[in-house]
Amino acid sequence: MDINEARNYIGKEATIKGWVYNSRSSGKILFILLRDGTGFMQCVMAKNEVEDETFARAKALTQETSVIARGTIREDKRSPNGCELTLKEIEIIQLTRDYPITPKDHGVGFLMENRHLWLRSKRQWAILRIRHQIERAFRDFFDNRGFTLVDAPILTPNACEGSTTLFQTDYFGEPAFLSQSGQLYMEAAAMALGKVYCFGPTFRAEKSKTRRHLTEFWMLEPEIAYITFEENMKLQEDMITYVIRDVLKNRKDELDIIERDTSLLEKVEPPFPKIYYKEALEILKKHGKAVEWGDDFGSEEETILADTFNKPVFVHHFPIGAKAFYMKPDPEEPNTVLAADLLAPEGYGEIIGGSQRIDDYDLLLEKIRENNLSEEDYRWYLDLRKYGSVPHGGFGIGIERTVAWIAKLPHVRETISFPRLLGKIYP
RNA sequence: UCCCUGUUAGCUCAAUUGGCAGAGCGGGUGGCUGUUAACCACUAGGUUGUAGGUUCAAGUCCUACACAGGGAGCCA
Repeated sequence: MDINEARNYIGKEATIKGWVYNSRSSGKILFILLRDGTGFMQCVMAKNEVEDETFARAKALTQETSVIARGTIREDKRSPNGCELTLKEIEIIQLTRDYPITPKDHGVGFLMENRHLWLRSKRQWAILRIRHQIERAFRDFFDNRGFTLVDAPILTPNACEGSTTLFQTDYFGEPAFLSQSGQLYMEAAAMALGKVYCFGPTFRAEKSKTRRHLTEFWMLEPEIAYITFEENMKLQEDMITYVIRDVLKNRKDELDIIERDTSLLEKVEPPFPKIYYKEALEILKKHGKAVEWGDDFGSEEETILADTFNKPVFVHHFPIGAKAFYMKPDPEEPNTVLAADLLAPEGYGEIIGGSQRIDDYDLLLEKIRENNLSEEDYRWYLDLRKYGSVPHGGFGIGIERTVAWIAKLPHVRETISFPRLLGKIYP
C-alpha cells in the first residue's frame, strides 16, 4: 500500500514499505512516523498487543531505518492525517546509525552538504512534488494546445545570445559550449512544426551569487510561427493561470506542509497588467529610483514594479540595446523592441522573457554584425529568414524561479534536487 | 568579481570588561498506554576553522589564509 492511498484501506490489513521518519515512546505504547515516498503516516504499537520481542525491536528503531511495517489501517482523530496504522509486525531492512539530519534546526551550509539526505525531509519532499506538478502542468498546457515538444541540443557550437558567460567543453578537439538557451533551435523547429517548445537544462557560467541564480537551471521555451506580440503575451497569461490553478488543485497538501499562504495565488487570472517600459520608469521614479531610459532593472526595481500590482505584470517595449540582438524593433516606436518580461509578485522578479523575433534577413544580418557575432556561425539562423520567413515569437520561462514563487521559497536552491551554484558541485 | 557577517561537541547555538568550555537536539542507559520537532532523569561527547602575533592569561584582541552565509552586478 502507498501511504497516499491509506484512506481506501480503512479497516483493512496493509503493508507499508518505507523508512522511519521519527518515533516517540511512552513506555507501553510506541508512535512511529513512517514515510514511503508517497506520504507520511503515524504507526502505533501497543505493548500488550504484540510479542515482547517485536515491541523491543520497534522501540529500538532509529531515524531513517528502512522497514516493512504490517498492520491494520484505522481512522483516528488523534493521528496527524486522520488515520494511522496499528502495527502487528515491523521488519527491519537496515538499521540506520547516526543519521546526520536530526529533528531540530540545521544551517543551510550543513543541509546543502547533505542534500542527498535532506531530500528525505518533509519540506523538501513537498517542494519536489510541487515542482513535478508544475512541470507536468506546463507540459499538459502546451500538449493540449497542439504544441510539439522538440528537444534542443545541449552541446552547442556558439553562444545563443552572445552576452553571458558559457561553460566550455572539448568537442573532439573543437571548443563547444553548454547551451544557455534552446530558443534559436526552436525558431528552426517552429518553421517545421508550427507550434513547438523545448524543456531542458540550461547553463550559465556567470559568477552570480544570489537567491535567484543557479549555474544549471531548467527552462521551458515555446516558439510559435505566425504569432503576434499580443498573442504571445496572452499565451503566457493563459499558461501561468493554468499552472497556478493546477498546482492549487493537485498539490494542496504539499502547499500546506510548506505553509504557503495561497491567497495571492488564487487571485492570479487574466488579464495581467501590461505596462510600457517608459511607464515602468515613471513608477520607479515615483519611488525615488534614479533610473534612466536604457537602464535595465535590478532586483529591487523589479520588486517595486511587481508590488505595485500584486499580480504578475508584463513590462514591454524595452529600449533597443537593453535586450538581445534577435528581438524585433516595433515599427511604430523604432527605438524599442517587441519584448516583454513577466515579473512575478511577492519579490520573485523576472520569470519570463519573451519577444517577437526579427524575421527580415537584412535586418538580422545587420544586428549580427553590430553585435560582432560571427556571420558564419549564424548562417543557419539567417537561412530561416531566407526560405519562407514568417512573423514569429516565443518566450522562455525559468522553472526554478516559477517554483520558488509558487512555493514562496527564500532561495531557488531548494527548488531543484541537486542545485548547481557558484563554485559548488557537491553532492 | 566586489561589499558585509560568521566559523566553539555529530548538528543548532551560548560563554559579561581578555580570567574555570556550557545548553538543547542527536547517541547511550532507565522511566512513562495517545504522542504530535513528545516528555522526565542520568550519561558519554571539545586541539574553540588553519597558521602566526600581542598578553601573566586569548573562544574573546591583531594579521594572513581557508571555508560558510547574506547582499550587489548579470540574468531566467
